[in-house]
Amino acid sequence: MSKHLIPRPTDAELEILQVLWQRGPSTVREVNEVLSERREVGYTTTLKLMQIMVEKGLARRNTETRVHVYTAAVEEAATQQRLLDQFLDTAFRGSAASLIMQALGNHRASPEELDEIKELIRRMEEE
Amino acid sequence: MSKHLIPRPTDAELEILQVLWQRGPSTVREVNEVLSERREVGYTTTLKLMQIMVEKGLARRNTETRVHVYTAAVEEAATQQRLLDQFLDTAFRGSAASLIMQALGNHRASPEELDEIKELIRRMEEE
DNA sequence: ATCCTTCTACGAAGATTATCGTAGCCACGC
DNA sequence: GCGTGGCTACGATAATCTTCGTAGAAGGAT
Repeated sequence: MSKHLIPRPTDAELEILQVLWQRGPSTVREVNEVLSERREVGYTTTLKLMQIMVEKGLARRNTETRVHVYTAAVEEAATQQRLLDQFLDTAFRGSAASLIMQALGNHRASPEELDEIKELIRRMEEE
Repeated sequence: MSKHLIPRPTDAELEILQVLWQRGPSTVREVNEVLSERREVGYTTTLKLMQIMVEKGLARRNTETRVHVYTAAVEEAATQQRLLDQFLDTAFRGSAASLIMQALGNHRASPEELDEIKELIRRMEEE
């Protein structure tokens, strides 16, 4: 309701947000089907979560049609940034460099991605 | 007890692990004092959490002395890696590159740290 | 009209977390 | 010896999250 403070999404909510960000506006059934590809989850479970997300201000829905259509109400990049900030603090004591090193070291990044990162570093160094 | 599967630490547990990793073996009082610098937290709250952490296998304690001394039972780097993997999946759909870009873009890294990162990239590109 | 399917609404249960109060124990000082 | 202060043990609570059962409404098909 009150959009004055949108809370940090929980894990299950984030999973749903990912679907909404990727697919765009979606029905509960559509979201549930995407989630079901990965793990078993009841339809009403997804429904309830999405209803709660509307209450929290994380999603919006169009109730004009009989089958409600949900959209993400928070931006992907901004949400990621928020989560990243917190994660950095709790898991890496705020050291972005050591997080980056860990991430670089253990996850395959394509040459193109490495180029992108190098380019970003170059631009940062020019300031 | 059963060390067969050590669970992912919760936020509060992680906060305590950070203290144990930094200070080394510590008493409840010592940990609680570090935590208290940041926010108000009761002594028995910290005590209870640390006792639970022992049950879960996240920490060990020496009960020979009257005042128990706790140590982290999980390694910092390994734990960070685990948390990072999960975080990457839930928040960045597994894209390490986009996480790194976000982290680079919004958190000041020192020139030395940037050098370190560049060096790591260079080594990765040689393979 | 009636049945079947699909949807939403609602409530409730179970798990997990985080928090703290209280009780009891133990050592030290007086 | 006795009290006081600091420690551990334990239980209870409240909040939050996740899950799902059930009920009822809305269409469509026959």
